[in-house]
Amino acid sequence: MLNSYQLDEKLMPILRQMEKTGVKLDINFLEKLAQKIDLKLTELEETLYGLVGHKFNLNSPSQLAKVLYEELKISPEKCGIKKKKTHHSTSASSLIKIRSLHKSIDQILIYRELAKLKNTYVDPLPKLVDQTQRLHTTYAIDTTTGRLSSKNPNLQNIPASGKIAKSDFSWGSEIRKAFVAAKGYKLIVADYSQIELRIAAHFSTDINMTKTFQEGHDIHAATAKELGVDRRTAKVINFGILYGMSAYGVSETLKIPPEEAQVLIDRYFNSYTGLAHYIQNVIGEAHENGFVETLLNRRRYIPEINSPIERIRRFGERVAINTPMQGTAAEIIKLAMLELHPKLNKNAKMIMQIHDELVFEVKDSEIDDSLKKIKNAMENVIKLKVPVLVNLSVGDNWAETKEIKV
DNA sequence: TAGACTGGCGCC
DNA sequence: AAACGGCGCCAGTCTA
Repeated sequence: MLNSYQLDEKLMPILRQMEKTGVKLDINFLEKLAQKIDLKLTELEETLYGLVGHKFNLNSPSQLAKVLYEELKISPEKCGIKKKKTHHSTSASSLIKIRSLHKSIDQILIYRELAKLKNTYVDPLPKLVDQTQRLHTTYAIDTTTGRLSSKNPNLQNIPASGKIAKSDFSWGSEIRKAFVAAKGYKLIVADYSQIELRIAAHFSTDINMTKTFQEGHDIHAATAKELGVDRRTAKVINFGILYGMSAYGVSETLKIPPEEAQVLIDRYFNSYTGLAHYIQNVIGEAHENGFVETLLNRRRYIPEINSPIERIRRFGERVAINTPMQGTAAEIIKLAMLELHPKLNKNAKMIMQIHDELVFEVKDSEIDDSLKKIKNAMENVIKLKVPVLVNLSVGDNWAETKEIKV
């Protein structure tokens, strides 16, 4: 059986091919979007200078901190806002805590969101296309877990949905509309469903979690029922588990007291005892061996795990929990890419990988055929103790695809 | 003026 | 004392 490093070797030519093919970008669309965002930003700037009483650099966290925490006399201590090295935090999660204390806060959140989109995506991306309007990233496999990374440009952090900040419009998802299929082609998006939690079930053989997946139920809904909470809360805990999150982390994310968060975590591990044992086991082995491994034996050394400094040691433990699952998920999709690539042709090309998702550009006449091939390869490339499921959708651009049952 | 650092934030 | 794993990119700020 192939090990993780051999897998990477075989993947290289496929990645180079994906880079070379690239993805078509609708420049006109982005230019129009840029104009709309500009108008909005100018409007927000004027509103904000008015509300605060003077001009300042809205893009400077330190200047904003001075305005909020000194001039406007908002007390960061009372509001539970953490201190950074140079000043108190003005991060979105901090600003949300003081939302009700001044009219400017919501406007700042919207300003930040729009400035981010414009500076990171809308303005730079069109400058990077070739003569055929296609964008070419560079993939690397030099991460600590075995995931790919993407740079120049990074195609793995293109906005996917709207945001929480109460703006009147979901600007974020607009960006993906600019990622289009060539004429006569469509994009197929294929993403693994809950792959890391399925891997958790596989590694831990947890009876409860395994049963949920085998019966084809929604894991977050099942967890919600188990804990007596709503689905959103259950989802946070399920994800938190994969990252080794503490009661503090859960409480911050859910905005509930740490004591309540601890109760939820206790209840969680009482429901998923197999998972609890697995996690204890991985941490134990990491302490003993100084490393953890993925399904295909990618090894990550974790010197932090035996640190005398608790903070460092805890970090090592979170890494020990997360790396096997994140790394195994990366291996599964890489295996699928390897399996799939020879089955494709010039009318059906794999063009992007976003960790648990593959995007293909496929000629209209070959969509049905490709859908079957893709689903089959991705779902059957590995046999776990729980089913591996892939969702497929098709569309003219990356934002507007329609789910297809195959 | 270039590079490093900081705070912040987009994605999975 | 910090508190959620893995990335890359941005503007502002500091420093050589």
